[in-house]
This record gives sequence, structure tokens and C-alpha cells, in this order.
Amino acid sequence: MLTVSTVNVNGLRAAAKKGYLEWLAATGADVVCLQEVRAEPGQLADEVRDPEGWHSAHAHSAVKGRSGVAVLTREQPTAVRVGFGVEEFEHSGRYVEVELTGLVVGSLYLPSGEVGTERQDEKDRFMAAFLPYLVELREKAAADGREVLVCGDWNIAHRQADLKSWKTNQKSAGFLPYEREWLGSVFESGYTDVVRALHPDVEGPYSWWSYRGKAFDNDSGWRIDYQVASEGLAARAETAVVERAATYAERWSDHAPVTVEYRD
Amino acid sequence: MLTVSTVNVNGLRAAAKKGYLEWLAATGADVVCLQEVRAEPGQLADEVRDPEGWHSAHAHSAVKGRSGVAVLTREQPTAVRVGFGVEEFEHSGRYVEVELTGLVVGSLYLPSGEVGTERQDEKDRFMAAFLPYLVELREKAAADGREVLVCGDWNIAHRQADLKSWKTNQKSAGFLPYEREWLGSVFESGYTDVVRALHPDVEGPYSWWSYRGKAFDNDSGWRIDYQVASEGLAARAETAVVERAATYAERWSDHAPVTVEYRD
DNA sequence: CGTACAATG
DNA sequence: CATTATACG
Repeated sequence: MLTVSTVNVNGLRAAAKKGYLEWLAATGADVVCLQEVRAEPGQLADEVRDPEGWHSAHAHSAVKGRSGVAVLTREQPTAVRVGFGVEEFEHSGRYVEVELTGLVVGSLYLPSGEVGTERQDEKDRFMAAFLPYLVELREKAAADGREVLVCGDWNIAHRQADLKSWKTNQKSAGFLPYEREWLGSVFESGYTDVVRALHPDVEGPYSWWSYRGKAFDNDSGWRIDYQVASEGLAARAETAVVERAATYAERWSDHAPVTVEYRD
Repeated sequence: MLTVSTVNVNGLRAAAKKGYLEWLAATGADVVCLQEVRAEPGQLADEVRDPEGWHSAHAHSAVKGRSGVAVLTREQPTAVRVGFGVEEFEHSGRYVEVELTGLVVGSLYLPSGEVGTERQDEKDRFMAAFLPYLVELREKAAADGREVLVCGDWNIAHRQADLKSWKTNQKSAGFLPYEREWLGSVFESGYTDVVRALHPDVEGPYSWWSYRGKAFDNDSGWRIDYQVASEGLAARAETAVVERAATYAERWSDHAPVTVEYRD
């Protein structure tokens, strides 16, 4: 069995002080994808950057304290690639991928936006550039006999079942019609939304709750963290859970880990 | 008896959460001078800005989160004046004074500097401008039959006895020869350093300890908070203490209150 | 080392 | 509501 977790840690240094390391020590995952590390490798304590028993591949942003993604693997990767070949995003700390046996795993932190801002324009440009890359990646991996898994915070809820307050958020960044369509086009290009495929008929499970108000207590969340798998891998998915409880005792992120087990 | 306290609170909002309000409720002072309020009045909770049983006069900086001084009095002032008439410092939140019966009390936050920086130039300009004001203030108050008391963080240690590490700080801002001479000229212009006058032969008592390292535990401090009184008032000073213990249990500032009792 | 701000989410 | 950066002290 291959177990993969993905979680936006909202600042790895802060998360490490509050419970992330205990979660990591207890997880049975073989691969962990992290987003919003928000630190350069040199700013991280050794046991946070390279935890005992893991290989780690980090991609940080040129802007200090922003974004930052990583992939932790129990197996030593045969290759690590930072970015996806589009100049604007090469040093933005938004994508890193590693090659494992029969598998390419990417950790993605898609830009978050606000309607009418330059941040949203950046998100739009990222989406436009990333879709062709996904297609190309799948084709190249297939030629090498590898499946593809892109985990991360996509900052888009796909459908009404993917956020509690869908009615009031129809004009909100992250649930705009064109963003939803774009994510749909990802799922139509040979990739599967693994959690939704295993749980087609439920609301959620949400993976992000605002720190404001009582969003977490009321489970007023969004499902914006996905495991997006090529079809061969998606067919092997057996269980999928959002580890909401992982952040119960002391909440160490506003996101919860999304964990999937794939048959060998 | 007239009891006056002065304390640099290093952020009144933070101090209020950590013990300042309890200290204020317990103090027997008639007048309390505050420095480094670091908030506009509108940013302060009512009970912090205008504590029950006190009249308050605030002067905040045009730059948010910087400086800010206040005077709390049990007696209602007959006048409140912000600044000392020098344009550069009129909106800097560094000086406010109130008129009481037979007394003018000012709360001063003299700029802190670093050798070779524009901040130090600003400190120099402030010193140059403030000394003539002190002379004028004393003369005008005398004509009205009032004594003068200027309390605050002067950001200068006068003599070797006024800081623990005087040997290693001879080229440090706050203990530069010309700063010490300037403060000496204040004390020669008809004002008295009340705490030193009552305790001429002791090291300290220090009123500020860096938050860095073990400065507080080692009493490696500086005496930079003064009560500077006109001669008639200085002659009435009976006791002077630095309330180091006030910040023991939970340290609510890097400075401690300096409290003096004056006979009626 | 700690309090503020600002930007980001 | 939280993390981070930076300025200031």
C-alpha cells in the first residue's frame, strides 16, 4: 500500500511548534506533500527541514516568508524538479515534484486571489500555464511507465458540495465559475479528483476552515486541498480521509491533512 | 503628599494585557506619566485610555504604533498642552503637559538613537530644541507660582552610576559624552534629578533592562527614566523608588515605574 | 527579545 | 484570526 498525505501547514515553523512534528511522527504515510512552508530551508531547524526517516525536497519563494512547498518521501527520489518551466513561477515556491518508483508526485500551492486584484490576475496566469504542464507531465510520465499525482492546495472549490457556504460565495475568489470550470478541465484532461471519486455523495469533506469566527467548530469549510491522480493511480485509491482531528487538540494549521491509500 | 510615577509602558495595549492595569489600580500615585503608549486613543479600550478615577491627557504620534505619551491625574487639569512648540516634534507623540494646582507636569519620551543614524540626528535636534523650552517653561511657571516636573524616558544615562555596563557603553547612544553633557546642562538650568538627589551614593537604581539575554535577572540596566523637578519641588521630594518588583510576576514592560513622594 | 505595522491568506 | 516581514527599540 502507498499512503500519501497532503497538507497546507500555514507556516512550517509555527506548525512545528504546535503539533505538526507529532502528527508527522505518527503518520503511516509514505509521501507527505506540504504547502505554505513560508521559510527558506536555512530558516528551518534541521529536524523540521529533514525529519528523521524522510527524504525532503523543498522549493521556496524568492520573497521571504511566502508560499513554499515540499515533498517528504520515505523512498529516495530519483529526481527532484522545482517549478514547472514557466518563468514567472519558477521562483515562487509553488511547485516541486519528485520521481519515485513508478510515480511522479508534485506538491502544488496554487495562488490565492481576491476578485479584482493583481493577485487574482496572477492566479489566472498560473491556471493558464499549469494546465498544459499537467497534460504534458501525464504524457511524459506515461511514456516512462509512471503514474502522476499532484497534491496540494488548489485554492478552488470545484462544486457546491465542496464548500459549506456555496450560496454566499458564488462571487468569491476560489468559487468563481471560471475557476470551477478550469478545475473541471483538469479533471477532464486525464486526471481524477481522488477524494471525490471515493466519496461522490457527501458534502465535503472540507479541508480548510478560516481561523475567523467559529468556522472550524461549525465545519464551515472549503474542500480546496486535492489529490489529483492520473487514471491508473486513481483506480488504485482505496480509502481517503481528511484528518480533521489531527488539528483538534491544538490547531497547528487552518488546513487539515488529506490522506489517501493506494493499492500497490 | 503628592505621589508621582513615571513609566515607559512599551506599548500600552500589550502592557494592559499583562499587568499594567493591576499596577495602576494598586498604585497610590496622584499623577502617572506614561511613555511609549504606541497607540492612537481610538485604538485603546476605554478602561485603558481613561481608567476609572483618572483624568487622562494623551499625545500620539502621526506615525501609527510609534511613541505616544500621556499623563494621568486624579485632579482635573486646568490645561493640557501637546508638544512644546517646535514644529518637527509637534505630532511626534513625545511630549504632553498638564497644569494642576501649583504644578505643571510633563511626560517626555526623548528620541532613542543609534550612533551614525538619522535617528541619532533627530535625537540631537530634539535635545537642542527641548532645553530652551525647559528654561522657558520654568520661568513661565514661576511667574504663575507653579513648580515644574518633567517625567519620562530621557534615553540618556547621566553618569557611570546610571548604567551597569558603563565601561562597554562609552560609545553607545544613550551614554555618549555629549548626551551626558546635555543632560547635565538640563540639571544646571534650574532642574534637579530627584531620584539621584535622594540617592546620591548608589549604583542605579536602574529603570530599564533590555529584554535580550538575562539583563533583568542580572540587573544589568540603565537609569534613563527621570523625574526632573524645579528646585522648589525637588526640595519637597521625600522618597524615591524604582518599582522593579512591579514587573516581576509577569513583566509588562522593559522599564519599571519610577515613583517619588513630594511633601505638600 | 518584544511591540508594533503591513501584507497575505 | 493567524503567520510571516520589517522597523524600532
